[in-house]
Amino acid sequence: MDPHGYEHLTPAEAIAYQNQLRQKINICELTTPIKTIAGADISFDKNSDILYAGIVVFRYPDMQVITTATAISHTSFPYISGLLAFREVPALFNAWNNLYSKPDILVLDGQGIAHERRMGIATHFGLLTGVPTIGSAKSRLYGKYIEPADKLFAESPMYDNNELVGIALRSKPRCKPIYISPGHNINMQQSVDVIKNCIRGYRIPEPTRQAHLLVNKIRIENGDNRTKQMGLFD
DNA sequence: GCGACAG
DNA sequence: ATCTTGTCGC
Repeated sequence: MDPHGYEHLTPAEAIAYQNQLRQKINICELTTPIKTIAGADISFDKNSDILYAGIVVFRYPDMQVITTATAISHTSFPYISGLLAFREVPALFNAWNNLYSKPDILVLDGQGIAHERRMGIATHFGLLTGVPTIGSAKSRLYGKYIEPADKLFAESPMYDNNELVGIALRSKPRCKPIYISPGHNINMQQSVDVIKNCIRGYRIPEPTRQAHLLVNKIRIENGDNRTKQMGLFD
């Protein structure tokens, strides 16, 4: 299904589609070398249906920025926990198609398989494009775990019963952990290792961190800030 | 019925 | 996610 058709789906239909897609998920060792890595993120104005998507590509593992791509899209699919992909993937896909050369792997702001149906946004985007993906979330959606030690790179497994679905990673001391899970075409261990290599002193790994800065910048540049502007007319 | 709930 | 300055803690 073309992602541009997502906005016409009902929540029930979106869930049915996730159950269809999950059968194609591939969690296994990535054997091709990683020479480039990218981060993707979305920004939007509180009371608007416009999404600002951005992708930043880096050379790996030195993390020097190579290029970026953005896209401004409209959406009508609301944010529903567990169905985030149906709201953000269309915009991210547009930004992706604006990239001249694709990265070897992509990090998304959200879950991979650490999801009730194993269909977090990173997994969804990986299945759509075929690119290996990793989910790096700032908060937990699914999976039980114990708090990792307050030490850099301390890890704690996240489970769905006996199934390992993610890793809570302390990316920075005295900060809440981040939640890592493979999206598609890569395994759990490699996902965590890659993210560790992308930590540069901040809680958020560089790919996603830079993508976040980029999308916020283009949102402001486009003046999509009705809250402030409306105040001028009161 | 109650608690949880990516961005 | 976004709205927002200063402020408590390491």
